[in-house]
Amino acid sequence: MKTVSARRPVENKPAKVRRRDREKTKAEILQIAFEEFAESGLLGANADAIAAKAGITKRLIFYYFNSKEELFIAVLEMAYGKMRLAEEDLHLATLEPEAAIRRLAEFTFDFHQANPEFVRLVAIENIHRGRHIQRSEKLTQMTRPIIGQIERVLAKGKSLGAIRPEIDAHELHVTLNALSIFSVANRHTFEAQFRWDMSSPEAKARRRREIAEVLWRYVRSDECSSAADRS
Amino acid sequence: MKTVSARRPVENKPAKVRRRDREKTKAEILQIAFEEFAESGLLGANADAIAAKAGITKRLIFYYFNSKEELFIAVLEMAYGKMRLAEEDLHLATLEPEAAIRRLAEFTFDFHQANPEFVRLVAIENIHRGRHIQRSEKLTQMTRPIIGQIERVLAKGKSLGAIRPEIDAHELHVTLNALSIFSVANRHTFEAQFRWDMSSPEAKARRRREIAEVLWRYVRSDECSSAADRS
DNA sequence: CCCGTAATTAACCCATTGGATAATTACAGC
DNA sequence: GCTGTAATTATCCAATGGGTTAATTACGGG
Repeated sequence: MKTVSARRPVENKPAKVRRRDREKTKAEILQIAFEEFAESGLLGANADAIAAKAGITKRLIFYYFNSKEELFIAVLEMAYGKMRLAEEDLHLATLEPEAAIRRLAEFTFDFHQANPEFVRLVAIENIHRGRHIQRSEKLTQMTRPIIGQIERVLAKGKSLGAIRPEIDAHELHVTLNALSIFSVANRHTFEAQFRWDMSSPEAKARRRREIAEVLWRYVRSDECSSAADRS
Repeated sequence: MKTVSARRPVENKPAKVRRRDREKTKAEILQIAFEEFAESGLLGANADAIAAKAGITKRLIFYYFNSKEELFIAVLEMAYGKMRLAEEDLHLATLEPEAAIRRLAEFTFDFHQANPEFVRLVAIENIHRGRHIQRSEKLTQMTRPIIGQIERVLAKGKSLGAIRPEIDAHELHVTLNALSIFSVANRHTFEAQFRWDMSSPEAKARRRREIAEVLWRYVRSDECSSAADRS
């Protein structure tokens, strides 16, 4: 006895269903949502727009992800997951201390430059006080192994006397991320204030060198070590 | 002959008007709007809420500032203006190079820590790709004299041989701001990822020292200069 | 071939919210 | 005191946009 009144869709077009693949559909929604959230923020992103760009119905978004916020969390999880994957390709163990530190700096810088949407997403999540990242079990449990890599580099460098013993892996990681993320995240207000280009290839290259330099000079031990040739 | 129909407000309460001070009212709106925008972003901030908190009618907001976006621009102008004022209190000229650099670092750090709403506002404006700061004549013309101060410190330091000649004032400023802003702006995602406190007085004090250290080691000349006593 | 279930669609709902219209009130200058 | 004007209020409007209801369609297993 559910009965009767049920709304009838228009009866002319049978509306062919495009495909029938749960995982693929979810992945597509996630990708488009990632772009939308990174572009417009949590509030600015529009479910209708996401649906349109993904070529599906809005209802489908809520079918797979129950709400906008849960979709946002899923997007965060995906984005952070990708970063972690990238970090695994960093093999710092084999390098000498200075080379390892510079490589770490350049890798981080390159990653942020190549993934400005990711940086934007992180900024947006911070505007929301990290409320979603906290709610995500995946993300709170996903301890980032990058710290382990840094610790190993530091340990080696310290034992060789090339790196100051008081350097802390966490502090180093914060320092590097601050320098690297800033070039992407605060580009616009900085460029507006100083009419100073941060986006051209030359400016980026210079900044890249500068960050590696800052980092190395920060960690190296005081005994006037090799400044290496930075052409 | 506009005539007749005009909507009549309810006729029981004469609705006493609170005050009649253009500048004061505008200033109050600006202050509340600053808080709201910093808290909730451009889209999240609510005109009704601003009006309620300011104890006025929403219409008044649009009377003084024509639209939400213009209000946001006015808020940005005010916020940046305050920062510039604060920067003027920095007297670096009298200090020796190392002291000047450390003082600059600590001042910047303290300012951002003391004004997280400002940092949030800047982050929000960057999410909007600096579109408002660009539109504001006040802000695009407001060249920040802080660069001048930094240049003078560097010049003095270079002539004394204490600071490397290749250090650039702009790059230094970017570096310092990156380090300083990050501690406020990206606090939440970082804390969530590493379960690592960045908010306690101890953590802040440590970070403050660290940043000064990074900056000084970055600019000082290579001849193993005094590491000074950082107790 | 049939049928249950899961994927997908169409259409609707309604709270929120920038912004607008127009009345009202205070206040300064004559 | 009168009056023009600026400050302020009450009320309304239309669009936007999350989220929902229910119909429809594909598809795999018996």
